[in-house]
Amino acid sequence: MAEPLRFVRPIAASTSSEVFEHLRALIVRGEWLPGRRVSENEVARSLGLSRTPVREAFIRLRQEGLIQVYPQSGTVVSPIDLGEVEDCQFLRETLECRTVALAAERCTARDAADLKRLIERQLECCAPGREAEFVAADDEMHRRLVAISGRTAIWRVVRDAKAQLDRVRHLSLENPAWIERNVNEHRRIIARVVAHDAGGATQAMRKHLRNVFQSIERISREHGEFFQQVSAGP
Amino acid sequence: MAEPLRFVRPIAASTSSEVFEHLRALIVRGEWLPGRRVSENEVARSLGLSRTPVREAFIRLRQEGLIQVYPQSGTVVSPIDLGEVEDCQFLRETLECRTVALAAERCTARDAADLKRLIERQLECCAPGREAEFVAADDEMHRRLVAISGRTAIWRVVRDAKAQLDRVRHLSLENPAWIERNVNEHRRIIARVVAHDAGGATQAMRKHLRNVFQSIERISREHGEFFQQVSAGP
DNA sequence: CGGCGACAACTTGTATACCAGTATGCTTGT
DNA sequence: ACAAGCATACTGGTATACAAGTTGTCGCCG
Repeated sequence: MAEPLRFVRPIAASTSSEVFEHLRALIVRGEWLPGRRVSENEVARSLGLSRTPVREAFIRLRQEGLIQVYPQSGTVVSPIDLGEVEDCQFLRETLECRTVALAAERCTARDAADLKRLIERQLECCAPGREAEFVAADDEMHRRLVAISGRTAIWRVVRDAKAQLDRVRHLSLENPAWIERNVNEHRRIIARVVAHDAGGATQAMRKHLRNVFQSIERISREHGEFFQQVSAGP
Repeated sequence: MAEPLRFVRPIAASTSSEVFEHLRALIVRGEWLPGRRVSENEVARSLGLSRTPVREAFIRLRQEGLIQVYPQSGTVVSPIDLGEVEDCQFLRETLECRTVALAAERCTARDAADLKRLIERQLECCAPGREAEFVAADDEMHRRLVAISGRTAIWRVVRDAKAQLDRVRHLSLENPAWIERNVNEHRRIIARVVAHDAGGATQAMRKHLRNVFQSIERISREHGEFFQQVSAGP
C-alpha cells in the first residue's frame, strides 16, 4: 500500500480549485448577479472542461452560501438575504473589533512597516478604474490585521462574511470618493494599532465597519430586486 | 429550456449529504481519530456506494478543515492544531457572549419555556452511556440561544468552531460528573437569559466556555500524539 | 552488504455515460 | 378556441472508466 504521507508538499492547485476561485470572484464582484441562473453544463462548456471539476466548485460555492442548488431543476446565484447580510456585519464587527485590539497589543515594528506599505498601495488605487485593485488591497489589509492578532484561523470566517457584504457593495458603482474615505479610515485604524492603542483601534475599526455598512444599507434600498424575504424560523 | 425554478421544494437529502453528515459525526465524535488515514475508495466500498458521493462529502469535509487531502497520495483526518483550537475558543467566546446578551434582551415567554425544556432533557442525560445524547442536547441549546438572539446565520460559524473543540473533548472519556457540571452552568446561563439580564448572561456564558476550554487544555496535554505543530506563517 | 531502479499497488483528479426528475411547448382531442 | 397530455430537452445526482502522481517492495547490480 501507499501508506505514509510525509508530504512537505507544494500542493498544485487543481482545476477544480481554480474554477472555484474563478466563480467565487465572479459572484463576489457582482459579475454574476444575485438570482442569475447558472448550470454546471453551461459553465463546463464555456471553460472547456468536463462537468466534474465544475461540479466540485459548485459544491464549495453552495457550502459558502453563494449559490443555491435545486436538484433536477437548476442552480441560481443566491439572492441576497438582508437578514444574513446584517448577521455578517454583526459577525465582522464583533470579531474584527476584538482582533484589531489584539493586533494593537502585539504589533511589531516590522508589522507596522508592512501595514504602512499596504496603506501606500491603497493610496495608489485612488484612481478611476482601479477599484478592483483597491478591493484586493482592502482584503489584504484586513487579513493582515487578523494575522497580526495571532488568531489566524479567524480570517477564514471573516473572509466569508466579508464576501457577502462585498457582494452587496458591488451591486452599485460607487462614488469614487468612496475609496479615498476608506483609505482615510484605514489610516486611522493603522495609526492606533501602530501606537499600541487597543481601545482606539477598536473604536476606529467599529466606526469604519459601520460606515461601510451604511453604504451597504443604502445600496440595499436601491436594489430591492436582488433581495429575497426570508423565513424568520423559530 | 427548463428555466424558472419556482421550487417550493422539499429538497430530498442526497446520498452525498448523508455521507457528509455521517463522516462528520465520525470525526467529531472521535471515532475517526486525528491522523487516521482514509480513502475515498475504501469508504465507498464500505458504504456500498460509488466514489462520487463519497468524494463530494470529502470535499465538504476538507472545506470545514476536518480532513486534509494530498492529491495522488492520500487523505488523513486532520491532526489537531492547538493554535486553531485556541482560535476556535476565541471565536466561540467572542460570538456567543454577544449573542447570549442579545438573547437575554429578546427572550420571550415561549423561548423561556423551550429553554427550560432543553435543560430538562439534559438532566435526563446525566446517566452513564448517555453522553452522546447530552452532546446533542448541548448543541441544541447553544443553537437555540443563537436563534433567540436573532442572528441565525451566526450559528453556522459557531457550529463549525464548536466541532473542532468537541473533537478534542471526545479524545478523552471524561469523568461523568462533567455532564452534571455542564448542566449546572447551562442552568445559570438560562436563568440570566430568562431574567433578561444581558450582562449576567454574558458572564455566565463566558465562565461556561472557559470551563469547557480548561478541560480541553487538559486533554491536549494528555494526548499530544494527536496534535501537530504548525507554521506560524506571516 | 548497500544503494539504486523498475514495477506494482495504491492514491486523488478528471472525463464520460447514464439515471431520474422537472419545466417547456407543441400536439391532440374535444 | 382551449385544455389536457405527452414528447422533449434540460437539470443535477450517481456510477464508471481512465489518467496522472506517489510510495513501498523487491530484485538487480556494484
